[in-house]
Amino acid sequence: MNGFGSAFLVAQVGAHAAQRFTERIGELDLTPAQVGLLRLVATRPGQSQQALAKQLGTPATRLVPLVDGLEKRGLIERRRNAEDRRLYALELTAKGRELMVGVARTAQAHDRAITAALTDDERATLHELLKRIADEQGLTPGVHPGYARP
Amino acid sequence: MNGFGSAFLVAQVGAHAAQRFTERIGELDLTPAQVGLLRLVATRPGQSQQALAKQLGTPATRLVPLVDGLEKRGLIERRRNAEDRRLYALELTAKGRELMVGVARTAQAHDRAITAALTDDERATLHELLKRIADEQGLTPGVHPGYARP
DNA sequence: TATTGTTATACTCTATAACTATA
DNA sequence: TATAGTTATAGAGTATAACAATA
Repeated sequence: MNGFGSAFLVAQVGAHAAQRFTERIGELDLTPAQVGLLRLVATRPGQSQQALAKQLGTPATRLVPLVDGLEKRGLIERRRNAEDRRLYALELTAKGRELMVGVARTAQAHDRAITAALTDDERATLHELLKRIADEQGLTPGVHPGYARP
Repeated sequence: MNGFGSAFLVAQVGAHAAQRFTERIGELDLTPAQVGLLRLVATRPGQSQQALAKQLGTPATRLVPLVDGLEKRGLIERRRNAEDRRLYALELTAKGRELMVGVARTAQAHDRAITAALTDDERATLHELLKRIADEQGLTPGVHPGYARP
């Protein structure tokens, strides 16, 4: 064994990045799972909780407390679907959309911090290589497999 | 938002790689945490549990059941330190060393599978860029921050 | 009868702190 | 008294399955 393989390195750096992101986003009083949900509702509003759960690859029961918390803080809204009243249609509130600006800013700062060791060219190269791996491995853009923990 | 930043991509691909590794290593009836400990004991034998816990960044209490399991399977050995009998000195058994060969094979296959989308040159580039990030971020070689879960 | 959302229960896992033994 | 290892306890978090409302 020379050192550690690329797969281990990706996992190591990835876990570190996730940890740091958790800290940063915690300053906005959010968890990564909440950010993931907010991001999904922001880009594709009006979906039911079941649909969202499927896209996130998480059991539907976990969305309930997640949505509860965001709703209580006035970031997200449960609208009843008039056509099928079993379904909710989740939407961001104005306050929620406002918060997403801060989330985007945080994500950008996080990105720069993690890749601080690289030049712009190298950053682009890294991004491209990782994107190729992600595609080949069948990963859904924007969905973190380790959504699990709060 | 154009797409997703490199930091997110690393975290996403990293979590996926960790997940796949967990599955693979499960075929040897091992968890990632066990592999991490075995690897550490293999490279630096004779250390106490406290010392190992410190290097893994985990509370010492978590090492107890971890070592218990490996000891029961005859992979690891708790030797009493003659000079200070409070301390154990952890060593791999012959069976443990044998198993590590299989672990190394598994890790290599895993590595190739994860980076299947890349050429050899690209693989090397990815490895170098990630290594630079890992060093700059102060990560300890071979230690996974997300050691947590079994 | 099937489906959406919710609740309840059981289970896993972790960590804090108390305990034993050696020093 | 201080440290290594262990055990016990309590807490957080998840998921499986039962439940209510609507279709």
